[in-house]
Amino acid sequence: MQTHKPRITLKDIARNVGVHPSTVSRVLNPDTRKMVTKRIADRVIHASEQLGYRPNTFAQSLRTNRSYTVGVMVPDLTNPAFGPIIKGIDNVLEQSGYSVIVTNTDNVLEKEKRSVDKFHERQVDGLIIATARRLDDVVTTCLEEGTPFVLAVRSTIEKGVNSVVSDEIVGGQMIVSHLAQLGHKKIAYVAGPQFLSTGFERYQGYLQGLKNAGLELDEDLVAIGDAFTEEEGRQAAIMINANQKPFTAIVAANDLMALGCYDELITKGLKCPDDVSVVGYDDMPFTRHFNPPLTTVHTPLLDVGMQAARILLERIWKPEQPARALKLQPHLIVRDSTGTPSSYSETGTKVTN
Amino acid sequence: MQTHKPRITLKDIARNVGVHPSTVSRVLNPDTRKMVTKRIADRVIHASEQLGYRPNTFAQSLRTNRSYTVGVMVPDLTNPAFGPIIKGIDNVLEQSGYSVIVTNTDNVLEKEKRSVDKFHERQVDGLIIATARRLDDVVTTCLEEGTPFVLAVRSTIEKGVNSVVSDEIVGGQMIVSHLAQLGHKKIAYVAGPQFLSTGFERYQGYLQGLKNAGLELDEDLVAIGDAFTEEEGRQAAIMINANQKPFTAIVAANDLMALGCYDELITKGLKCPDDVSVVGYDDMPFTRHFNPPLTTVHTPLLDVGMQAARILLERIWKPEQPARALKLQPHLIVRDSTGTPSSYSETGTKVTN
DNA sequence: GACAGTTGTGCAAACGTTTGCAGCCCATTC
DNA sequence: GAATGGGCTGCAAACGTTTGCACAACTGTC
Repeated sequence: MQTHKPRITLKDIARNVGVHPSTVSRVLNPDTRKMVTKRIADRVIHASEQLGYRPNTFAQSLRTNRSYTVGVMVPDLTNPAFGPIIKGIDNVLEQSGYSVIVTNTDNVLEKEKRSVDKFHERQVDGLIIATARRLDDVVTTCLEEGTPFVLAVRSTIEKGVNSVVSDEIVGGQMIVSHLAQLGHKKIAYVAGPQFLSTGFERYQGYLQGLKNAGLELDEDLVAIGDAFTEEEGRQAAIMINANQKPFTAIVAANDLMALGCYDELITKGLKCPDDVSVVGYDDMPFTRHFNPPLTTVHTPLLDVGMQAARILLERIWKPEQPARALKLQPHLIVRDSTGTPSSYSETGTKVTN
Repeated sequence: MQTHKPRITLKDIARNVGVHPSTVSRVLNPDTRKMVTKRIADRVIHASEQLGYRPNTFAQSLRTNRSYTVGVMVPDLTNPAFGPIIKGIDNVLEQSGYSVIVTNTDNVLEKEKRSVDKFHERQVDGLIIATARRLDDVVTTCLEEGTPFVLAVRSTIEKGVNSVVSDEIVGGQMIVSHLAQLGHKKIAYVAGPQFLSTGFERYQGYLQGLKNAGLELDEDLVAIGDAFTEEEGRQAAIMINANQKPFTAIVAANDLMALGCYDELITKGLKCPDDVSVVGYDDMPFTRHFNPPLTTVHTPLLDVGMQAARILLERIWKPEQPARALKLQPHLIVRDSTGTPSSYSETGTKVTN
């Protein structure tokens, strides 16, 4: 921001008040203000306000090695789930004087590495990573280098890293339990990428849920998508349909994939929930407006962001603390996309492809 | 990012190669590389890679007064419309080596001022402002101070500022024209805040559209919301309903408000589009999945972000260029929320409140 | 072979802070 | 009244770059 007026510095204030720049510095820094006489301090403050002093953060950072900046990596900004997360992060960090640098990695490893490199260069004080794979080079290097960071939403398999995620396994179980209670027995699963904790654990939750309900796993009713997108959800649903096995419900690994399932059901002329129940995951904004309103697992996205930011601040302050892995409790939100199983699909007679 | 290993500096490389730090600097800076012998340059590059040199951006910025950082102000990160915009911005800026600092202002002036102050402090090279009011102090100060900036989505009334917006007036007209063609004559309007260009101009477009279609404005069919939110949309719809005037269509100032209208219609037992057609604006992600799929005006959000970023880069490079006000052409996307007017509402007999 | 011109490298200052250290002054104590 | 001590302030170095300037070495020319 090339301000045309010449920047005023500590020296200017010092000259104005008639003290040494270091004194001015001490006054303007809350931690050291008590070192200087109130009388002088007041004059310094007055002068600084009058002159419109703004500290030069570069000089500060250069000297102190603290940038008051944190980096946030998200996989896909067009996924509405990440808006609330970033908002949560921004909310708590800006209160502590930190700025948030956001980058979108589009789920490509190359970009993730570039981003984290860039963050390194900019010497961010910490990182919030929402792009982690279960096995993640980027994360392990951060770990080795002692960079304060916390994983949000997605965790890795290694222990001892800060993270705040929702309890995906429990969430997955809740869904199956809900469906089983409605009477569903043939429950298909549209899985997310298994190299992501969310994809993997939600699937594990599904499996566990089947077991809990005394249901058998039918592998023909499971398809795995390569990404948490509508399109991949649709493709997965298509694959499952192609297997010609009857089912009365599909649970999708996230809301976007559930939308893809909606599409596939429509093209097959199936109604939701009359013919097939559908469940999503995330409860991203506006799921209640979908057609039909989507039964899903609510993960407190804003909270995830806020907690991640809080933990990060803790780690920045005291890097040697043991890592905290926070698991937020999800809860099921039942809307209109789930109902009692139709007689049709139980017999499979109406399958139209 | 407090890396534990001692940071390697130009001096280290210089010592390693046996040259002066300034030479190293020249090699590593693309603009000055040609000044130094290829032989030495190669050795420097090799050494820098081997040692894993990372420039200290603070020192660089302190010296050059360039931060390679831009600030982005958005009003509400939970509004899915802003995800694509930020993504577009990030895409083009990161390619030029810029980092993006995002802040969420929640539409509160206080926060906007704090943000822009913070950006000032951090000496961002430029600003992208998506929070502008039609009369906006923040914008005028930026203008006075010569800060390179560009408005995105929302413009101000003053001329000579860089901006990239969609042609709201045309968009508003398109909607009315579409409805008129379907045969609607009583078209209600749920307006957005009139202190925002989007709210104001879309409404102007509506008025113009009525005129074009030879329809009379009925003020009882217009309500103005205080924010572009679902809730405000719903309140506005309630107010219009309370006027007991018949209407066959509601056009809302954006998609969120349209959703609010959906809610109100449901509570009144009205079906869309059978009883009342509804139109939104923005075509934010997933509008096609709403119930019913929402007819809306598509604004190329990703493009808005990308173009804004490009213009900003131009201005950063050549601050003295005349301002560019880019108007992207919107287009109407007809989905299932609009249809031919029902006989019921034309007579108003079925109004149930 | 001297000279001008070109090319490549080193020197040192500067960017604006922060902070350990030294020293001053004043108050307190014996 | 001298010695001790504590509270304030100034001094100067340091953080890691960039860049105008000076200067050395070399090229080519007459």
